[in-house]
Formats: sequence, C-alpha cells, structure tokens
Amino acid sequence: MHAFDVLGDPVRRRILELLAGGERSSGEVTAVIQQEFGISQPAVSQHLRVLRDNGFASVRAAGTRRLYAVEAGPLREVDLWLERFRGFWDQRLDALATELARGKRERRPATEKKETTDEHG
Amino acid sequence: MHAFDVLGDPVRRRILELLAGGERSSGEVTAVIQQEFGISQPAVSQHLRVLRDNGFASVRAAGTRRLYAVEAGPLREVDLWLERFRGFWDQRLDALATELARGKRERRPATEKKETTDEHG
DNA sequence: GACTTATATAAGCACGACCTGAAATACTCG
DNA sequence: CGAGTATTTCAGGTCGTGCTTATATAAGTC
Repeated sequence: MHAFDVLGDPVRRRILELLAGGERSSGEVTAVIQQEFGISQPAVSQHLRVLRDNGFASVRAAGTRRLYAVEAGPLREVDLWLERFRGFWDQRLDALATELARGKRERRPATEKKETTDEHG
Repeated sequence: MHAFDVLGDPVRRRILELLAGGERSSGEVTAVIQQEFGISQPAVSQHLRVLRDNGFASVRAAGTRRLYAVEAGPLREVDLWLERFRGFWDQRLDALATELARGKRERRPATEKKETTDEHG
C-alpha cells in the first residue's frame, strides 16, 4: 500500500493529527474518532492497523493499553515526493518578494482561492 | 474529493510528475501512461479530468490539443497539512544543532540515509 | 462537406476499501 | 481460575472508484 493510499482516508488523517500531539492509546483515539465520524470501535482499530502496517505509527504496550505514536518514515517520503512541486508555489513567493523589492504598489493578495483545509473543525 | 484522494492514485501521481517537467499535451501524457500502466486512452483522460476538477492541473487549448500544466493550490494544501509532522524528522536536525551548541565533540553525519522516491524510473 | 486526428464523455461492470456485528486475544484484579 | 476491560481479528455486505468499449465533440486537411 502506497503512502498516499494510506493518507487517502480522512479517518486515518485525523488519527495522525491526534498522534501528532503525542502518544495516545487506542481507546483515546477511538473515543475522538467515534465522536467525529460515528464509526464503530473495530473500524477505528482497523485504521490503526493500516497505519501500523504501513509504518505511519508505532505501538507500545502499557498494560492492556496500546499506545500509538507517529512514525516519521512514510510522511517524510510523502514530503519528499512533494519536493519536486515545491517550486510551483515557492516561485510565486519569490516573485512576490521580487515585486515588493521592486516597490510595486499594486498589491495582490498573496493567498488566492481560499478553501477550508480543515475537515473537522 | 479531497486532495489526498486525488493523490491516492498512482496514475495521477505519475501524471503530475510528468507535468512537473512542464506543460504537456493530453496525447503526450497518454502515451507515457499507456506505456507504463497499460490502460486505455479514455482512462487517462478520466484521470486528467479528476486532476482538472480538483484544481491540480489547468488546461489550455492549442488547436486540437489540450495542454496541461501543474496547478499549485491543492499540492500546497497537502504540503501545509504535512507541516505539523515536519518536526518529527526535522527534530533530528534540531537535536543535532543542540548537541553541537552544547559542545559535544561526537559528531554525527547530518545527512542520513538517502532513498529513491521515484516509483517509475 | 467528407475524412482524419486529438480528446472528452457515457454506460456498464468489477474489484477492493471500509463498515458492521460477532468473536477472539490479552492483560488485570480478586 | 473466573470475571471484566481494552483491543484486535474475522466474516460478510455495500458502495465508490477505476477500468473498458462505444460514442460524441472539436479542430485541422483536402
């Protein structure tokens, strides 16, 4: 399974967001996800499994709990893939910087079409 | 359709890679993709449509040809989402900086393992 | 206009991802 | 050990996505 396939699911992205805030138990993650997505506990567990199996998260047993944490590998891979496109928006910033440096008074909004990135809150 | 869903498909990722090298006609893209993935022309056209519809690519008519180009928006969005995880691998560099600042003499190589991101060549 | 080339759209089918409910595993406590 | 809680695994059903073939649109050429 490719890294992007893993990230293709909103639940998994949300789980990763939660884990980005630090280690969380399966139960903690499940509580939030159930609240937000209304899916069953096994469903969440299955998503956690996908994250585990694909190296996005590591698990650590603490008694009967499983503590999940973000694992950088695959995310870095994604970041690396994006690398080749970074010029497409950095350029614009460079261009903007140049414009400003040249003293252009006509100011264009730096942010173009604005869509909500946030899918949960 | 969420940006990550669009990138979830290997054909679409490949198309974007091609477009990253500059404007390409539908035909040129199709030729490469058909070669590499063995899918039909309509299939490629449908992928191009998804890229268009989701703002990953823009089209420009040139006679009977359609020239496609990368559009930054959604990719930047993805990049932005990754932002919050960047610490997970940059940390190491920070840690190194700290170590150096503390005057540790044991020096570790700053560049770690290098992996190929490319899935086709 | 008839014909060819370039590309997009439509309709239908198939496979896999994701969900659910049920059951299994694993640890803790008395 | 038996009961209880946390979590994973299993089996089955549903729906969306991506494929194919057939066809439509549009632009060039003669």
